[in-house]
Amino acid sequence: MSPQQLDALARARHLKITPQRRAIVEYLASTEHHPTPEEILSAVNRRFPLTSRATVYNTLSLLKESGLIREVFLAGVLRFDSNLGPHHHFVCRRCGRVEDIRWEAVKPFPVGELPGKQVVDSFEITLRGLCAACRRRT
Amino acid sequence: MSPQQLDALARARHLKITPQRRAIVEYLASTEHHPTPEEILSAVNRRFPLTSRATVYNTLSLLKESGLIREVFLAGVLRFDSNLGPHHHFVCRRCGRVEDIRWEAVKPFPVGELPGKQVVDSFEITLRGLCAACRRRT
DNA sequence: TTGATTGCAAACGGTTTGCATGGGA
DNA sequence: TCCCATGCAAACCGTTTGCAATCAA
Repeated sequence: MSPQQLDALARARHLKITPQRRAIVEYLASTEHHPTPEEILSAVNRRFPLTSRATVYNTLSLLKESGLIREVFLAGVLRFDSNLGPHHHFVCRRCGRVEDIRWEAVKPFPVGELPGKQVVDSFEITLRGLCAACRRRT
Repeated sequence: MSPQQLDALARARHLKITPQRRAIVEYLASTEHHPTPEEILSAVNRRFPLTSRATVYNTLSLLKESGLIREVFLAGVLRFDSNLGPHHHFVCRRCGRVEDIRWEAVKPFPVGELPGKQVVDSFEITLRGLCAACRRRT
Protein backbone atom coordinates (compact mmCIF):
# COMPACT_ATOMS: atom_id res chain seq x y z
CA MET A 1 0.00 0.00 0.00
CA SER A 2 1.28 3.45 -0.87
CA PRO A 3 0.20 7.05 -0.19
CA GLN A 4 -0.71 7.28 -3.89
CA GLN A 5 -3.23 4.51 -3.38
CA LEU A 6 -4.78 6.60 -0.65
CA ASP A 7 -5.20 9.47 -3.11
CA ALA A 8 -6.81 7.15 -5.63
CA LEU A 9 -9.11 5.74 -2.97
CA ALA A 10 -10.10 9.22 -1.83
CA ARG A 11 -10.99 10.28 -5.35
CA ALA A 12 -12.89 7.10 -6.11
CA ARG A 13 -14.97 7.16 -2.94
CA HIS A 14 -15.24 10.90 -2.31
CA LEU A 15 -13.26 10.62 0.87
CA LYS A 16 -11.16 13.27 2.48
CA ILE A 17 -7.45 13.08 2.87
CA THR A 18 -6.83 14.34 6.34
CA PRO A 19 -3.42 14.70 7.96
CA GLN A 20 -4.35 11.85 10.30
CA ARG A 21 -5.16 9.49 7.47
CA ARG A 22 -2.03 10.44 5.62
CA ALA A 23 0.11 9.81 8.68
CA ILE A 24 -1.44 6.40 9.29
CA VAL A 25 -1.00 5.32 5.69
CA GLU A 26 2.59 6.54 5.60
CA TYR A 27 3.42 4.73 8.78
CA LEU A 28 1.89 1.48 7.59
CA ALA A 29 3.69 1.74 4.27
CA SER A 30 7.00 2.38 6.01
CA THR A 31 7.13 -0.69 8.21
CA GLU A 32 7.38 -4.41 7.63
CA HIS A 33 6.67 -4.99 11.24
CA HIS A 34 2.98 -5.84 11.75
CA PRO A 35 1.75 -3.12 14.05
CA THR A 36 -1.16 -3.32 16.44
CA PRO A 37 -3.64 -0.42 16.55
CA GLU A 38 -1.95 0.84 19.71
CA GLU A 39 1.47 0.82 18.07
CA ILE A 40 0.06 2.67 15.09
CA LEU A 41 -1.50 5.25 17.38
CA SER A 42 1.71 6.01 19.21
CA ALA A 43 3.84 5.94 16.06
CA VAL A 44 1.51 8.40 14.38
CA ASN A 45 1.31 10.62 17.43
CA ARG A 46 5.07 10.91 17.53
CA ARG A 47 4.73 12.89 14.29
CA PHE A 48 1.27 14.40 14.48
CA PRO A 49 0.31 14.45 18.13
CA LEU A 50 -3.41 14.83 17.85
CA THR A 51 -4.71 11.62 16.41
CA SER A 52 -7.23 9.81 18.55
CA ARG A 53 -7.70 6.12 19.04
CA ALA A 54 -11.08 6.29 17.31
CA THR A 55 -9.53 7.81 14.20
CA VAL A 56 -6.91 5.09 14.06
CA TYR A 57 -9.59 2.40 14.25
CA ASN A 58 -11.79 4.20 11.73
CA THR A 59 -8.97 4.59 9.25
CA LEU A 60 -7.79 1.02 9.68
CA SER A 61 -11.22 -0.40 8.95
CA LEU A 62 -11.57 1.93 5.98
CA LEU A 63 -8.25 0.76 4.56
CA LYS A 64 -9.11 -2.84 5.29
CA GLU A 65 -12.48 -2.62 3.54
CA SER A 66 -10.83 -0.98 0.57
CA GLY A 67 -8.33 -3.80 0.38
CA LEU A 68 -5.27 -1.63 0.95
CA ILE A 69 -4.20 -3.45 4.08
CA ARG A 70 -4.87 -6.83 5.61
CA GLU A 71 -5.98 -7.61 9.13
CA VAL A 72 -4.24 -10.51 10.79
CA PHE A 73 -4.85 -12.07 14.18
CA LEU A 74 -1.72 -13.67 15.51
CA ALA A 75 -1.71 -15.27 18.94
CA GLY A 76 -4.85 -13.39 19.90
CA VAL A 77 -3.48 -9.99 18.94
CA LEU A 78 -4.97 -7.85 16.19
CA ARG A 79 -2.33 -6.62 13.76
CA PHE A 80 -2.29 -4.94 10.38
CA ASP A 81 -0.19 -5.95 7.45
CA SER A 82 0.48 -3.69 4.47
CA ASN A 83 2.16 -6.50 2.56
CA LEU A 84 -0.67 -7.61 0.29
CA GLY A 85 1.24 -10.25 -1.62
CA PRO A 86 0.91 -13.89 -0.64
CA HIS A 87 3.15 -14.77 2.27
CA HIS A 88 3.13 -16.53 5.60
CA HIS A 89 3.85 -15.35 9.10
CA PHE A 90 6.41 -16.35 11.60
CA VAL A 91 5.80 -15.54 15.27
CA CYS A 92 8.70 -15.72 17.69
CA ARG A 93 7.58 -17.51 20.81
CA ARG A 94 10.09 -15.63 22.92
CA CYS A 95 9.85 -11.97 21.86
CA GLY A 96 6.54 -12.03 20.01
CA ARG A 97 8.09 -10.51 16.90
CA VAL A 98 6.18 -11.17 13.67
CA GLU A 99 8.04 -11.69 10.40
CA ASP A 100 6.87 -12.30 6.87
CA ILE A 101 7.93 -15.56 5.29
CA ARG A 102 8.28 -15.81 1.53
CA TRP A 103 5.46 -17.81 0.00
CA GLU A 104 7.87 -20.09 -1.82
CA ALA A 105 9.64 -21.01 1.41
CA VAL A 106 6.70 -23.25 2.25
CA LYS A 107 5.30 -25.98 0.05
CA PRO A 108 2.04 -24.80 -1.44
CA PHE A 109 -1.24 -26.31 -0.36
CA PRO A 110 -3.69 -26.94 -3.18
CA VAL A 111 -6.81 -24.83 -2.70
CA GLY A 112 -9.92 -26.83 -3.50
CA GLU A 113 -12.19 -29.39 -1.94
CA LEU A 114 -11.27 -31.31 1.20
CA PRO A 115 -12.36 -34.88 2.03
CA GLY A 116 -15.10 -33.44 4.29
CA LYS A 117 -16.61 -31.53 1.32
CA GLN A 118 -15.50 -28.15 2.54
CA VAL A 119 -14.36 -25.76 -0.17
CA VAL A 120 -11.17 -23.97 0.74
CA ASP A 121 -10.71 -20.55 -0.80
CA SER A 122 -7.83 -19.31 1.31
CA PHE A 123 -5.48 -20.49 3.97
CA GLU A 124 -2.80 -19.13 6.19
CA ILE A 125 0.19 -20.74 7.74
CA THR A 126 1.52 -19.46 11.02
CA LEU A 127 4.96 -20.70 11.90
CA ARG A 128 6.21 -20.56 15.47
CA GLY A 129 9.68 -20.81 16.86
CA LEU A 130 12.65 -18.63 17.71
CA CYS A 131 13.62 -15.66 15.56
CA ALA A 132 17.25 -15.22 14.56
CA ALA A 133 17.89 -12.63 17.28
CA CYS A 134 16.39 -14.76 20.05
CA ARG A 135 18.36 -17.77 18.85
CA ARG A 136 21.60 -15.88 19.33
CA ARG A 137 20.49 -14.70 22.74
CA THR A 138 19.79 -18.25 23.98
CA MET B 1 -8.32 -35.62 27.02
CA SER B 2 -10.37 -37.90 29.26
CA PRO B 3 -11.87 -37.73 32.77
CA GLN B 4 -9.25 -40.29 33.81
CA GLN B 5 -6.54 -37.84 32.87
CA LEU B 6 -8.16 -35.36 35.21
CA ASP B 7 -7.90 -37.88 38.04
CA ALA B 8 -4.25 -38.48 37.25
CA LEU B 9 -3.58 -34.75 37.10
CA ALA B 10 -5.35 -34.20 40.41
CA ARG B 11 -3.27 -36.86 42.13
CA ALA B 12 -0.01 -35.66 40.61
CA ARG B 13 -0.52 -32.01 41.47
CA HIS B 14 -2.56 -32.29 44.67
CA LEU B 15 -5.56 -30.68 43.06
CA LYS B 16 -9.17 -31.18 43.94
CA ILE B 17 -11.68 -32.79 41.69
CA THR B 18 -14.71 -30.62 42.05
CA PRO B 19 -18.04 -31.17 40.30
CA GLN B 20 -17.34 -28.04 38.25
CA ARG B 21 -14.00 -29.29 37.02
CA ARG B 22 -15.43 -32.68 36.24
CA ALA B 23 -18.26 -31.14 34.24
CA ILE B 24 -15.91 -28.94 32.24
CA VAL B 25 -13.59 -31.82 31.43
CA GLU B 26 -16.46 -34.08 30.45
CA TYR B 27 -17.95 -31.46 28.21
CA LEU B 28 -14.64 -30.79 26.48
CA ALA B 29 -14.04 -34.50 26.00
CA SER B 30 -17.50 -34.95 24.52
CA THR B 31 -17.32 -32.43 21.72
CA GLU B 32 -15.29 -32.06 18.55
CA HIS B 33 -16.60 -28.59 18.14
CA HIS B 34 -14.08 -26.04 19.45
CA PRO B 35 -15.97 -24.24 22.16
CA THR B 36 -15.36 -20.73 23.41
CA PRO B 37 -15.25 -20.09 27.17
CA GLU B 38 -18.79 -18.74 26.98
CA GLU B 39 -20.05 -21.86 25.21
CA ILE B 40 -18.34 -24.02 27.80
CA LEU B 41 -19.94 -22.02 30.59
CA SER B 42 -23.45 -22.42 29.27
CA ALA B 43 -23.00 -26.07 28.32
CA VAL B 44 -21.74 -26.86 31.80
CA ASN B 45 -24.48 -24.85 33.46
CA ARG B 46 -27.12 -26.82 31.61
CA ARG B 47 -26.04 -29.77 33.75
CA PHE B 48 -24.67 -28.18 36.88
CA PRO B 49 -26.15 -24.72 37.08
CA LEU B 50 -23.78 -23.12 39.50
CA THR B 51 -20.50 -22.76 37.74
CA SER B 52 -19.19 -19.25 37.45
CA ARG B 53 -17.32 -17.68 34.61
CA ALA B 54 -14.22 -17.35 36.80
CA THR B 55 -14.20 -21.09 37.48
CA VAL B 56 -14.45 -21.86 33.78
CA TYR B 57 -11.48 -19.61 33.02
CA ASN B 58 -9.50 -21.00 35.97
CA THR B 59 -10.10 -24.57 34.94
CA LEU B 60 -9.33 -23.91 31.30
CA SER B 61 -5.99 -22.35 32.09
CA LEU B 62 -5.21 -25.18 34.48
CA LEU B 63 -5.96 -27.77 31.81
CA LYS B 64 -4.02 -25.80 29.24
CA GLU B 65 -0.95 -25.52 31.45
CA SER B 66 -1.12 -29.23 32.15
CA GLY B 67 -1.23 -29.95 28.46
CA LEU B 68 -4.63 -31.64 28.49
CA ILE B 69 -6.21 -29.17 26.10
CA ARG B 70 -4.96 -26.70 23.54
CA GLU B 71 -5.86 -23.06 23.20
CA VAL B 72 -6.51 -21.86 19.68
CA PHE B 73 -7.28 -18.39 18.43
CA LEU B 74 -9.28 -18.49 15.25
CA ALA B 75 -10.45 -15.25 13.64
CA GLY B 76 -9.87 -13.37 16.86
CA VAL B 77 -11.94 -15.74 18.98
CA LEU B 78 -10.47 -17.78 21.81
CA ARG B 79 -11.40 -21.44 21.59
CA PHE B 80 -10.32 -24.66 23.26
CA ASP B 81 -9.50 -27.88 21.54
CA SER B 82 -9.37 -31.23 23.29
CA ASN B 83 -7.96 -32.94 20.21
CA LEU B 84 -4.27 -33.04 21.06
CA GLY B 85 -3.11 -34.90 17.99
CA PRO B 86 -1.66 -33.01 15.06
CA HIS B 87 -4.37 -31.57 12.85
CA HIS B 88 -5.38 -28.40 11.09
CA HIS B 89 -8.42 -26.19 11.37
CA PHE B 90 -11.03 -25.19 8.89
CA VAL B 91 -13.10 -22.08 9.56
CA CYS B 92 -16.29 -21.55 7.60
CA ARG B 93 -16.44 -17.94 6.47
CA ARG B 94 -20.22 -17.99 6.46
CA CYS B 95 -21.30 -19.69 9.69
CA GLY B 96 -18.04 -19.50 11.64
CA ARG B 97 -18.05 -23.24 12.31
CA VAL B 98 -14.64 -24.73 13.10
CA GLU B 99 -13.74 -28.23 11.94
CA ASP B 100 -10.66 -30.36 12.39
CA ILE B 101 -8.82 -31.36 9.26
CA ARG B 102 -6.81 -34.55 9.22
CA TRP B 103 -3.09 -33.88 9.25
CA GLU B 104 -2.54 -36.02 6.20
CA ALA B 105 -5.07 -34.05 4.17
CA VAL B 106 -2.50 -31.28 3.86
CA LYS B 107 1.03 -31.68 2.62
CA PRO B 108 3.39 -31.59 5.57
CA PHE B 109 5.73 -28.66 6.04
CA PRO B 110 9.21 -29.59 7.16
CA VAL B 111 9.93 -28.15 10.58
CA GLY B 112 13.44 -26.74 10.75
CA GLU B 113 15.38 -23.65 9.80
CA LEU B 114 14.01 -21.05 7.43
CA PRO B 115 16.07 -18.92 5.03
CA GLY B 116 15.89 -16.04 7.53
CA LYS B 117 17.54 -18.18 10.24
CA GLN B 118 14.40 -18.59 12.28
CA VAL B 119 13.94 -22.02 13.83
CA VAL B 120 10.43 -23.33 13.42
CA ASP B 121 9.24 -25.70 16.11
CA SER B 122 5.56 -25.74 15.31
CA PHE B 123 3.12 -24.41 12.79
CA GLU B 124 -0.56 -24.27 12.20
CA ILE B 125 -2.58 -24.07 9.05
CA THR B 126 -5.93 -22.37 9.09
CA LEU B 127 -8.08 -23.08 6.08
CA ARG B 128 -10.97 -20.82 5.19
CA GLY B 129 -13.92 -21.39 2.94
CA LEU B 130 -17.42 -22.79 3.01
CA CYS B 131 -18.33 -25.82 5.09
CA ALA B 132 -20.37 -28.62 3.53
CA ALA B 133 -23.62 -27.38 5.08
CA CYS B 134 -23.16 -23.79 3.91
CA ARG B 135 -22.23 -25.01 0.43
CA ARG B 136 -25.56 -26.76 0.15
CA ARG B 137 -27.39 -23.70 1.43
CA THR B 138 -25.81 -21.42 -1.18
C1' DT C 1 -21.09 25.92 2.88
C1' DT C 2 -21.64 21.36 4.08
C1' DG C 3 -21.24 16.84 5.17
C1' DA C 4 -17.38 13.81 6.17
C1' DT C 5 -14.04 13.36 9.83
C1' DT C 6 -12.40 14.30 14.10
C1' DG C 7 -11.60 14.00 19.47
C1' DC C 8 -13.58 12.87 23.52
C1' DA C 9 -15.67 10.03 26.69
C1' DA C 10 -18.78 6.63 27.63
C1' DA C 11 -20.15 1.96 26.47
C1' DC C 12 -19.04 -2.58 25.42
C1' DG C 13 -17.56 -7.59 25.53
C1' DG C 14 -14.37 -10.83 26.82
C1' DT C 15 -10.90 -11.90 30.30
C1' DT C 16 -8.68 -11.31 34.83
C1' DT C 17 -8.39 -10.27 39.63
C1' DG C 18 -9.47 -9.75 44.76
C1' DC C 19 -11.63 -11.39 48.35
C1' DA C 20 -14.66 -13.65 51.52
C1' DT C 21 -17.14 -18.13 51.62
C1' DG C 22 -17.43 -22.95 51.05
C1' DG C 23 -16.15 -27.75 50.47
C1' DG C 24 -12.67 -31.61 49.00
C1' DA C 25 -8.75 -34.05 50.79
C1' DT D 1 -8.72 -29.12 59.88
C1' DC D 2 -6.66 -26.79 56.20
C1' DC D 3 -6.24 -24.79 52.08
C1' DC D 4 -7.70 -25.12 47.50
C1' DA D 5 -11.45 -23.82 44.75
C1' DT D 6 -15.48 -21.30 44.24
C1' DG D 7 -18.87 -17.29 43.29
C1' DC D 8 -19.38 -12.69 42.98
C1' DA D 9 -18.40 -8.24 41.55
C1' DA D 10 -15.19 -5.01 40.32
C1' DA D 11 -11.32 -4.08 37.42
C1' DC D 12 -9.16 -4.32 33.17
C1' DC D 13 -8.00 -3.91 28.22
C1' DG D 14 -8.78 -3.50 23.53
C1' DT D 15 -12.43 -2.12 20.48
C1' DT D 16 -16.73 0.36 19.27
C1' DT D 17 -20.11 3.94 19.52
C1' DG D 18 -22.53 8.58 20.11
C1' DC D 19 -22.17 13.15 19.64
C1' DA D 20 -20.85 17.91 19.20
C1' DA D 21 -17.07 20.48 17.13
C1' DT D 22 -14.05 20.89 13.18
C1' DC D 23 -12.24 21.10 8.68
C1' DA D 24 -11.26 19.33 3.73
C1' DA D 25 -13.54 19.75 -0.48
